[in-house]
Amino acid sequence: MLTINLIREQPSFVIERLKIKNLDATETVKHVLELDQRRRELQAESDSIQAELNSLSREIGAMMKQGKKDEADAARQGIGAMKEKQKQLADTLEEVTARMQEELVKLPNLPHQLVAPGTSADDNVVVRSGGVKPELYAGAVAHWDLIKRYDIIDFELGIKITGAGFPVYKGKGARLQRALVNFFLNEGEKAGYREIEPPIVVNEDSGFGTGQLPDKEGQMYHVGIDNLYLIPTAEVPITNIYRDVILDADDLPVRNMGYTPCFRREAGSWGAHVRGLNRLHQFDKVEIVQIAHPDRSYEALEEMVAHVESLLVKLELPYRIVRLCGGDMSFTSAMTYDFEVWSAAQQRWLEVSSTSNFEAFQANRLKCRFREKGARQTTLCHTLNGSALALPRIVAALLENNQTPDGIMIPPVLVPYTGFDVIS
RNA sequence: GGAGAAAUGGCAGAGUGGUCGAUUGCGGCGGUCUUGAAAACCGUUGUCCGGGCGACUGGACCGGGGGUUCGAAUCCCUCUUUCUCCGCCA
Repeated sequence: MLTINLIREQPSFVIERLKIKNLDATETVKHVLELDQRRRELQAESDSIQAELNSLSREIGAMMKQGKKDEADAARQGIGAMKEKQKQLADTLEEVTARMQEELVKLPNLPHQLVAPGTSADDNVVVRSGGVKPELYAGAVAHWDLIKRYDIIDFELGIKITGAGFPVYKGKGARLQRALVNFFLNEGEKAGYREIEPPIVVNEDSGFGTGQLPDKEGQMYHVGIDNLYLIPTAEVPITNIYRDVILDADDLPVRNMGYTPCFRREAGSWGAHVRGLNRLHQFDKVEIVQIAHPDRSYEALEEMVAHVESLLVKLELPYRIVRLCGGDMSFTSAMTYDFEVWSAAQQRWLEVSSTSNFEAFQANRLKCRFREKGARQTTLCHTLNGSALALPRIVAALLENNQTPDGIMIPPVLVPYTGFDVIS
């Protein structure tokens, strides 16, 4: 959520920036400003009547103490009408504030100056790439065939137990999952992240805090009986740790990470291109989250990007890093880098991480603030997060890229974690 | 799941209808003293929304929501959470 102050002070800047995200915000901004104006007028009026009521009450109190009951009764005359009027103003104020909030929530975050305009993934900018695309042998196949051949991941079994998109990992497949999670967490710890094991169901307030609710309700599994949501990413619980929190400037940046399963309904987005591990309803992911000082949040973003990149280098996967264009960025992001790995059998780039700076957009919803040493005022923090990393597509690429006629070779860095160096 | 008790500022803990945004202690911050530190002493110390260039000033907030009243931290209703006892249980 953008702050009302920004919109009030620089409405044309807001409109200009949002054009990068292909949005004409003119009407919404205008509407917000009108409601803001109205809101402030109403509050001024409501407050002044309330002030009068308060002072009358104090006077009546004083009279009662002195035993001047008649005077007190006289003072009570006319209070009813004032209360009525005040109530009406307060109700209208509440309504106008709610409407302003509704409008405000419709506006996406402003993209950073470096973000290119564009309408689709074709306009994204490749900022860096690394690794070598492997030459596969003649009989090489896609991962959905490999997992059957070696009996390591079982989609049919998942369908029987739960439904499509909930695979069962078996034997070395399960062990590979555990190895990757441990590898990612250990690397994260070395990079200064504190490990968190959060709840994987969250309440409505948390869903709102990180921006999943109210709009993206349909993308989360909902436990109706308790009104809780299964998390789509660890970002939700880990960032919400800082909801309604005022940090000291010295505490920044805060670096947290967590491994969780992630649940996504992905309603209506299935097709041939999402075969196998490419898209799932449940998957594992290690997420890194930073809460940063606004002056240093882009340093934090670069630091996170470097960390994610180092993971891909160590896994010896060919990758590229793209900076998303305005049209391809999420609603809440000010700048996003996507990491893609080359899937040799599918001959496609697969997105394995999305690392973003949300600036104050999420913090404004969360009310996550900090105080400069000695300062009286609080300032909104900047929040950032990134996958480091999401497992399924990493697994897909590892299986496909490292396949040989004799089995699938495990990258050396993972062998201490898996305890085996080949799946055969 | 059953029965009972409770929820107050960073923490502890007063306050049961009238200047209570809230006594006090601890902690924090500033100062005096000291070569420095501690101790002692003095002062200060919540958040949000308005108005004003500013000094300053109005309003709201005592778990959440609603109600009674001229006036609510205090009374009533409701929800949530915590604690104690019983039951069940990885």
